[in-house]
Amino acid sequence: MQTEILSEERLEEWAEFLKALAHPIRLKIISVLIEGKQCVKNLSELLHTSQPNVSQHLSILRSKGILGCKRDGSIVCYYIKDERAVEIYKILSKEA
Amino acid sequence: MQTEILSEERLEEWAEFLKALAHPIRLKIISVLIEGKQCVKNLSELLHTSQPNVSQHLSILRSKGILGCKRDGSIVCYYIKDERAVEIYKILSKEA
DNA sequence: TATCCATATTAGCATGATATAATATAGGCA
DNA sequence: TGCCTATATTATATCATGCTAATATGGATA
Repeated sequence: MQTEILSEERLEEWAEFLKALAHPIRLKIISVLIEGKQCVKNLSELLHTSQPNVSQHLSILRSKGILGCKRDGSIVCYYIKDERAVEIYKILSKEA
Repeated sequence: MQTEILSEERLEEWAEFLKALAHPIRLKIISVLIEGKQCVKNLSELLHTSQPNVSQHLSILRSKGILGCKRDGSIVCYYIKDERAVEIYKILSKEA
């Protein structure tokens, strides 16, 4: 018998990870970033959402390690850091 | 150019699906049911959680089509209906 | 320094999710 | 029918989440 391979902390962590992805805007951010890195302003336009709102969602994804970002002058580019996000996105988009 | 393959409804649906999975207890339910179907009482014991609480979580998963159930006398057995849940669970458990 | 553009942060409010406790339904059996 | 076990539902209190509006930070350039 496996002595708790499935620890409570592990489950919590996975739930947090999924919760971070479980929002329409954040899923769309993933779908955009799969195509390549983007700055906040572009994301804001592509998502038809206000800049502060996008920043908040980006912050949530970044805090979970799903996204990374790199400052270039006054522009900040976001990219996907955790490939599990891509895998999950592909599972979702697979079926029709 | 793809004319909105990524519709808003689609994103909403995916988010709802992930949200249903994004809870430690519900993830553990998935992990148990991957091994085979189980009745509510067993799940309640395996998860160290009250019966009403388990029923509520099962209800959430069932309402999203992730689980199915079959009544046999007074016992109700739950099983995984949407294989995407298994795929996602495996992605999560893959690393370390 | 003053100003502009890009991004981040905060407060406030409205809404949604969660656990517990209590109660209801429903099947099996004496 | 009456009782027991298994499961579901409801109400409530609490806590988390999401959006908007306002404000702050920070780099670039004149």
